Amino acid sequence: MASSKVTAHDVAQAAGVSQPTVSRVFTPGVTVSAALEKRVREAAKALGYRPNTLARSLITGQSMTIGLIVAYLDNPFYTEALEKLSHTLRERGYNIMIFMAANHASDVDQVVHDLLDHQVDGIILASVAASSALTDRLRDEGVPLILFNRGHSDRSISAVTSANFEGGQKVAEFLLSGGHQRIAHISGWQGALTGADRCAGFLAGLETQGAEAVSVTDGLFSRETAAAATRALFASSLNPDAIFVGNDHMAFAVIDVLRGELRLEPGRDVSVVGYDDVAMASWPSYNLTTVRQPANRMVQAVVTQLLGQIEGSEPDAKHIEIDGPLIVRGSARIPQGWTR
Amino acid sequence: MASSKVTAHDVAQAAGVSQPTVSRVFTPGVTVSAALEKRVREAAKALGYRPNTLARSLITGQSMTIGLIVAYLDNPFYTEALEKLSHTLRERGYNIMIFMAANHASDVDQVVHDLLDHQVDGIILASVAASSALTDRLRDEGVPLILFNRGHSDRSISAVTSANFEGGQKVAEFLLSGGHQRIAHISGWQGALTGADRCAGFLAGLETQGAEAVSVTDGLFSRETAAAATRALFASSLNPDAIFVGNDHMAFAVIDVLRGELRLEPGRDVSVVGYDDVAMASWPSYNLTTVRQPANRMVQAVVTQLLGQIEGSEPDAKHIEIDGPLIVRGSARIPQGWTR
DNA sequence: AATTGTCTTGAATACGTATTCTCGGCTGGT
DNA sequence: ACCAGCCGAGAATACGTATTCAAGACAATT
Repeated sequence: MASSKVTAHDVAQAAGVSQPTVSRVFTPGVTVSAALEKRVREAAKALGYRPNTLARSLITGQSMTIGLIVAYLDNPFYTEALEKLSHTLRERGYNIMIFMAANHASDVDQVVHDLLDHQVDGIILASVAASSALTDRLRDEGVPLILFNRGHSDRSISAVTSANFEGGQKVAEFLLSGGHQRIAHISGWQGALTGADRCAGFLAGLETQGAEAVSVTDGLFSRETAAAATRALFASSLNPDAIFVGNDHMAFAVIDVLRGELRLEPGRDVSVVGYDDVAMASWPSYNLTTVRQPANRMVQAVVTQLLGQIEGSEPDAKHIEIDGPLIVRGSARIPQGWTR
Repeated sequence: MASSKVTAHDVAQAAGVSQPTVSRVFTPGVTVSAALEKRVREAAKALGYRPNTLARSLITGQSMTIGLIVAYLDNPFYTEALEKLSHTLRERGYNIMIFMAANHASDVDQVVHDLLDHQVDGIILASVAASSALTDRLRDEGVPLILFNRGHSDRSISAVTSANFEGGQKVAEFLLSGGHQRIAHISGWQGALTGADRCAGFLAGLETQGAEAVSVTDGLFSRETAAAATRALFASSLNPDAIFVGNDHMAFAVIDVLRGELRLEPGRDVSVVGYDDVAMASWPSYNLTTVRQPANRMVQAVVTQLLGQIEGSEPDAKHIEIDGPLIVRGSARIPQGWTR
C-alpha cells in the first residue's frame, strides 16, 4: 500500500493535521493530544510512513551515526569487538558507518574527512593511530574521538585499552615461575603504544627478578613477520625455551611454525604465551596460554565514554585501562603450584 | 583556522560569489569559469569548508551509502568479504553502514527498516536470509537488494553465490576417486540455500557413481554443532573414512575434535574436506583441502550488480554463480594421479 | 466572572545544499 | 553591424523534517 516516498506532509494531509503535528508524534518527549496522536499513527501506518533520518539529522545536528575505522580485521579480536560494538551502539540508538583503513596516517586522515562530511556524531579508531593533525581537526570540529586498543601520548585523547604494561608483567612472572631460562619476545608493533607497553611491561617484569630476554623482535602484528621471526630465532644459537608473542594472532603463526616446520610441541618443548584471548585460543589445536583482553568490558567502556562525550554528560577525555587475567592453558609450561 | 561549522554561504561570502556557485565548484560535471573556481577553492580551503553530505543527499536523493547486514562474523570468510567490500565500494564513492543481525527474520526486518530510514541507496545481505515481506517492501521502496552467499527461491532477487551445487559435486568426485568407502557429510545449514545446494550437489555427485553417504547431519554452520556431530559420528558404528563439511569454519572444529579427542589424524586416518578456502585453511595446523569461494570475484560481482541496479545501467536482477576450484591440501587423501 | 496560566496546535522558518529558471554578456556567423 | 545562440552566474526554490512563535482553547484560581 506504500508508495515510493511518503513524507510527513502526506501523513498530515491524510490525518487532517499539520506537518509539525506529525513530527511531534514521532519526536519522543513532546506532548500531543491522544486523539490526534491516534489519527496520525493510523494514517502513518496506512501510508507506510517512516521519518527521513537525513532530514531530521540536518536540522537537529545529530546524525545518530558513529564512524568506525578499523585496520586489522584478520585479527579476530577486532571482529569480536566489532560485533559487540554494533550491538551495544544499536541498543543506544546509534548506527555505525564503517571503514577499513590501511594503517598509513594519510589514509586514516582521508577516511576521517569522509566521516566528517557525513556528520558523524563521534569516531572510534580501532587499532589505528591518530595523527595530531587529525586530533586537532576533530577537536576543532567538536567531534568526539576515542581510540580502541590504542593509546595516545596526548592524554587529552580518550582511549580504551587493556592494562598492557601489567599484562606484560604477568606473563614475565608466569614464565619465570615456570623456570624458563632463555625467554624470547616477539613483540607487537612498536609503533603502537599497545605493542610497546606490553613489551615494556614484560621486560620490566623480567628485570624485577634479575632476568632479561634473550631476544626481542618486532612482529608488527603480522603473521608473516612473526613466522619469520620464529624461524630466525631457532636458526640462531639462542635456542629459546619460551616465547612471549605480542598478540594471539601472531602466536598462532608461531605455533604453526614450531609444530609444522621445527617439530617442536608448544607447552612441552617450548612455551608460548599470547595476548588477547580470542576465541581461537581455546581451540584444541592451539590451546593457547594468553592474557585476556575483556572485549565486553572494553566495548562497554568505549561506548559509555564516547556517548558521554557526545551527549555532554562526560565531557572529559580519559584513558581507561581495563585489567585482564592470564588464562592458563596448555601452550606454556605451568609452574608447580601455580594458582593465581 | 576552521570554525565549527562552515557552510557554502560562508564560502560564497568570503569569495564574493553566490552560494550556488560554491555548490557548482564542488559538483563534478558542472562548468564554472576558471577565475571564480580558483577564488572559491581558495576561500573554501582557508575556511576549512567541506560540503555537508546530509544536505546534499536530502536534495539529490542519493546518500551514497550502502547498508550491509551480516550475521556470522566469526566465520572469517565474511570478514574477508567485508574488507574487500569496504575497499571496493569506497573506490566507487560509496560508504557502508553496517549492522550485525541475529539470523531471525524479525531482527533482519527491523534492521532493514533502520537502514531505509537512513535512505541507503542499496542493501547487501551477507549470510542472511530475506523474508518475502522484506523483499516486497524493498521492491516497493525502489531500493535495490542483493544477497551475498545466499540464494533465494524468488529469482527476481539478485544474489551472488559460488557454484555450490557444482562445488559439492567436485568434492564427491574427489573423495570417490580417493577410494573412500564410508563417506559422511556434516552439511551447512539446510535452512539456507547455500548449505542445501552444497549438500544436494555432493549427494548427486556420489549417486552418479552409485555411492551414497553413510550419514548426513545438519551442522547449522556452527562450530559447536559440527563438533557434536563429529563425536556422534564416531561414537556410532559407522566409522567413516571421509567427511565433507559444509564450510571451513565447521571443518576446523571437526579437525580439532578428530585430532584432540579421537586421536585421528586428518589426511591419514580420516579425510576431511571443507568449503570456502578461508586464509586459515592454508595454515599448517589445518592444511585443509577445500573448495575455494573466490571472495574477490564474488565481491566484484556484488558491487557491479548492485551499483548497476542503483545507477540504472543494469536494472535486471540476476543470480550470479561463481565457480571455484577444489584446493587440494593435506587433510584428505589424494587420489593417485590426481591432477585436476 | 475575570484573569492568569497551561496545554495544543498551526503558521512560519531554518537546516545546508542542488537544481531550475532567468538574465546579461559574449561569441560567431553572415 | 546585427542577430541567433550559448555560456556563466545569481535569484529563487526544493528536499523533509524539527523548532520557534503566536494564537487559541480551556482549566484553575481568586
